[in-house]
Amino acid sequence: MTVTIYDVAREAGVSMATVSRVVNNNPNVKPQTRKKVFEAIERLGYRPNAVARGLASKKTTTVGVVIPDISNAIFAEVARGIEDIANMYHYNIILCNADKRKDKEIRVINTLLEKQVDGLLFMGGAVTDEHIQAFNTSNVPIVLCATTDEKGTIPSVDIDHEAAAYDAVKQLLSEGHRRIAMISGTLQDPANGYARYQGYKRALEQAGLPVDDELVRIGNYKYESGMEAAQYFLGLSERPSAIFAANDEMAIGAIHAVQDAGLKVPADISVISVDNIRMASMVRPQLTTVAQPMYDIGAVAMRLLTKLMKKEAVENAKVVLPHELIVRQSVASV
Amino acid sequence: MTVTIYDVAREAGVSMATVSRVVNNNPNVKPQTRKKVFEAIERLGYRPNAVARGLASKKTTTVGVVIPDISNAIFAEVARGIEDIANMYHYNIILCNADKRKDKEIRVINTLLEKQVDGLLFMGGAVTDEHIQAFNTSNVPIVLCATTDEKGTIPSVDIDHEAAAYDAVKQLLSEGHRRIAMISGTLQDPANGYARYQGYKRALEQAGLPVDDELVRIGNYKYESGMEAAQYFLGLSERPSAIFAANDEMAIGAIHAVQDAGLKVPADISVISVDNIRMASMVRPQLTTVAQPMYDIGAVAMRLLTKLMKKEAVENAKVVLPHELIVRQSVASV
DNA sequence: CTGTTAGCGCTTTCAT
DNA sequence: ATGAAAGCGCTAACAG
Repeated sequence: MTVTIYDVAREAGVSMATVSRVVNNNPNVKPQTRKKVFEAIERLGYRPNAVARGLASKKTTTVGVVIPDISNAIFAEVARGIEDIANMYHYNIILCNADKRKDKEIRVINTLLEKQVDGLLFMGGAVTDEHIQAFNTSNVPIVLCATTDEKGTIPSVDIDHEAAAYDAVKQLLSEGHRRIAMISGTLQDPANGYARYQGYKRALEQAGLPVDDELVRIGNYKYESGMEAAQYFLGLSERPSAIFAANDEMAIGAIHAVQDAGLKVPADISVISVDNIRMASMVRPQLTTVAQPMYDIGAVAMRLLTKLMKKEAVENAKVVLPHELIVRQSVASV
Repeated sequence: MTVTIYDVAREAGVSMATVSRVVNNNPNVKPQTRKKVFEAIERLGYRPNAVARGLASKKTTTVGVVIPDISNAIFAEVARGIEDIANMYHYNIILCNADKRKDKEIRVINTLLEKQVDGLLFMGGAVTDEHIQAFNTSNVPIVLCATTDEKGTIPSVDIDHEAAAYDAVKQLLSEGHRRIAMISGTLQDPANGYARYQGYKRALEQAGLPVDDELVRIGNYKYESGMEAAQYFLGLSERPSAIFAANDEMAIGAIHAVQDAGLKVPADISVISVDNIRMASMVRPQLTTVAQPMYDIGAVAMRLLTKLMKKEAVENAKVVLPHELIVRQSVASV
């Protein structure tokens, strides 16, 4: 039925070892023999069995990627970065969606490990003790991607979310805003949601402004929750002059809520956020935001993982990539 | 180093076969024995090796999914549908991005086949003879997802793109529009781009309207190309009263180009398209579009594939799912 | 440069 | 209900 390396060997009149060498580009094969083998492969339509190879060599040239939410633009872009570098180093990728659910994340990590991936990339989301425990049962390298663990024990590539948020709010401040609301993500995630909130707080405090609970709403990073939060702010007796959203999608929701209420962005209310997804420049007004180098995060993380897999020395296993303010049209001075 | 089924067997004082039975939920094991084995597994931290299992059983419980572009909202949503059903049937997914490039698609198909996936889902894009040839070398089932082959020999799940486009243009017609432009995708893809163009043509012809080459621009499905096309239409001596875009993203680009030119949608120009990505309701005005059931396409395709993999009989291997006009605010009557 | 020979860790008859 | 043993298709010493 299926043609194996043994069939090829017979057809070419050589041993399996030689066929294996040819298939794996081992230079120790006479060109003529190589040719014979290739012809046999062609004739028989031989396709190497990666499973058998994996078992024999204890390497699968495959890395597992757990992605919290495949339909999230951020992660999709990070994944592109991962992909490109993986290709470059001849690794295949198993992308596993985890639905932003911790139990599924853990399950997926275990499945990936069972499949004997040579390394693991864990994207986004909070890294709990349970995660760390799952990671520890593995003897392949792991790098966190667009997230970090608090303990700082696991290699990771991320931006400084606190500083990114700080810079966004700072921009609002420098345009003269004093009453600045925030649409935050969950505060339960120290690496991301909480850090961005901390950045907001620090900027306000540093400017000598009070942190008013009334001006902070918790969203879920989705468009709709951005709208809701903005509607709430609009209903306040003394409404804010600017809104800082923890991510672009909520910011866009906020913009539309403001517009739907008959007000103008940025004339009446300024909006700024963090991420710089493609959509940020696909809305009117175009969104001013602090860009996160998503592609690079993926690329650098994958590069780091290749080093770890090859047991090369790495200087710095906690990479923090720079962020950058992108000024567009959603912020005006007051 | 790594603990194997043999270690567990020794620890539990049974044979490998028994451990294998326990791990695979084979009922032919005395409860007491089962318990002993589970304890040994726990104590040793045994994790089954899926590669070895795959080699021995010739099944990997893994299906390969080739996705043309992971950062495309449509495919991401289809992937969700695939994922959910795959989970339900205990299959794992290897998602492989193919960058919308044919050579990479072929390469990825081969890699997946080498990895001994139990089935293959091919998403989007044109299905050429080369694809079919690659498929034919495989002895696992394949289903096309959000695309079809012209020959109709490969199982597939898709919508009727021609009819969807027809319905969109028909809607414009029914609102009194007579000068209707189209922003098309590539005409090289018979399953999608060309089909949508054909739908546009049929609607016009049926209404007794000429198909004016001046009113058709080819884009690449991206926002920017939608903008460019719209700008071109705006520059025409006799500009169209409505634009039909082959997908939402180009439609949104068109809306913004119109707005940036100081005109209003839909007051001055109506815009309609096909897809209904999330963003369609995240723009102002919200986009009127013909919805494609993306999640369902993925789910149905995966379900079909499970049947094929289990060699169950399938009545209909060419599934066409219904589309639906979603009226929002981007079309006005003239 | 090429062949021989052990496994890799597991499933799966076939006995018992 | 359990065990023994033969592979699955390939790689990797080792020998020559």
